[in-house]
Amino acid sequence: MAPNITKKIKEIALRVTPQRHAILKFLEGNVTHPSAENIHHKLLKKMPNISFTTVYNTLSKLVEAGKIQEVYIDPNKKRFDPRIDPHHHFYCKVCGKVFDVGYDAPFSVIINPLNTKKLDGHQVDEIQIYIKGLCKDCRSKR
Amino acid sequence: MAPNITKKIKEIALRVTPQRHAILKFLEGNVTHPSAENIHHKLLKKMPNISFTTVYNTLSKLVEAGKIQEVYIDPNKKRFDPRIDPHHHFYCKVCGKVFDVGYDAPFSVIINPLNTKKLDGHQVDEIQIYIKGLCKDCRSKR
DNA sequence: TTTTATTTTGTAATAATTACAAATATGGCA
DNA sequence: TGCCATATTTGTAATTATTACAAAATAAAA
Ligand SMILES: [Mn+2]
Ligand SMILES: [Mn+2]
Ligand SMILES: [Zn+2]
Ligand SMILES: [Zn+2]
Repeated sequence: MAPNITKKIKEIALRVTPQRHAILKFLEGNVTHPSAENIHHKLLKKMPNISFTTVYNTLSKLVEAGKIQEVYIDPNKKRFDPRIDPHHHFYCKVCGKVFDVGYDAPFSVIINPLNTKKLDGHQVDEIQIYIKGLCKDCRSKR
Repeated sequence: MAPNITKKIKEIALRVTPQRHAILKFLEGNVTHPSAENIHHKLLKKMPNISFTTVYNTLSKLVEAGKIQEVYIDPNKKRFDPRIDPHHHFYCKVCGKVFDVGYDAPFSVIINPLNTKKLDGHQVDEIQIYIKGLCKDCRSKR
């Protein structure tokens, strides 16, 4: 078991189980923004008994602890992202793929950092920019 | 029946039915971003037989025709918005209310209009900024 | 090794949305 | 105005994602 992943699990005061380890390892460096079902399906190959429920439970614990994030850009299901630094997302309406987009460049989205904590009297916790359209790959298939 | 609403239905080549009229009338000027269930529940008072399916069908036809928009900021369900001009949304994680936010002010979100059609080779159709946190009302109850 | 609390599993329940077909209503036309 | 073809509504059933639950298994502390 990779020690960095084991460490990450211990950091959030959870028991280190093969299932949790496998889920975190699968997500590490994964840029596809997989759904819970994607993750479960892939893990079944190496771990034929891992249950859907465990995948869901683990993912929500990881989200709660801030180790991964949920991305709500796909209208049909939650997608999960190991990247927790500020960035945004592009969703292809045809193939459903989700791509990362840098915070500013190359899209020139500028959020004034001075004002990001207050908005019409509301307390702002998160800002997500969701961009939808037709991805590069799907575009070239036309 | 209000003639402006009737006109809007005809514009999208649909038959004018009392159900469609009631749905559009309910949405007109509504700033609460109701869900399909909210809409159905309210309409039942005046129209005791209107079905869930009709509400869903009508809403998706209106979305398809660009007369209203779907807002995906609520992780549990679709919310509907009669405003189709560019603006963004704040979602209260406690009470679930959704508020409109102006495109630039007062939040100082600046999207460079020159670059909004291309992004890493992807074709951009929509940009939505979703802001989440604790709303004014919920904040004052703490 | 023993013990206990946590975790996993399998299954069932819930919630939102979509599919379908029979009954009904709309709008064009005689 | 009345008839008719087609679109729409309804009620119900199916689907999909997610959550709830309790018994069996396991991790980690003693
Ligand atoms: Mn991402
Ligand atoms: Mn709005
Ligand atoms: Zn695509
Ligand atoms: Zn609130």
